[in-house]
Amino acid sequence: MAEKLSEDFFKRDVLEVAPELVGKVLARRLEDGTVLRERIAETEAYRGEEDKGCHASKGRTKRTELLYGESGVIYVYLCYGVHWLMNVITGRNGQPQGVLLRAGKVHGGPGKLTKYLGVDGSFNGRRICSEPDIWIEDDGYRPEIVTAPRVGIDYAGEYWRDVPWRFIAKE
DNA sequence: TTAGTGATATCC
DNA sequence: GATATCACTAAA
Repeated sequence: MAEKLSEDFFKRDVLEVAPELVGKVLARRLEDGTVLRERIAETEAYRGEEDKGCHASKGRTKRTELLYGESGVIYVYLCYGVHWLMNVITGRNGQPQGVLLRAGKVHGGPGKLTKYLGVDGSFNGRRICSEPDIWIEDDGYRPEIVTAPRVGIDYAGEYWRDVPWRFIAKE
């Protein structure tokens, strides 16, 4: 029943992809063969150079290069030296867009999610639709979505801080 | 509320 | 080479 998401899913605008990703299942196969599954409960959209909350707004750098690259690429970012945050690149090539996977249903919180799944910097730049040990499934579940302003980007200024590009599955 | 953490970027 | 920054969490 569960279908692996294809690259086409990520080739649309981030504002279409981000809400649809909520309710999907993030799957991860560990080295010993164990498969972990975590329902995505919360995502955030980061879109374009004009979005002051987006890393790419500061210009194209080695770190943000991936945001401009191909859809379906995993962008893993180490925050505060402690937490790995996981994004998936969306949209047309050349357009810096990405969806931040903020939380799973069980393990709420960006840092916790990646810690549970064992995701770290070695996943940066890999493709989520053609990897044997990490992928996203659609099992038909469609939660009700609520939107909210993004968090953790107070530096982005009033307008971008308040844009409701955070998507949460309603309980 | 505050401390801790380390890769990246931006200055010398 | 040296700082400053940061899409967070845990502890208090």
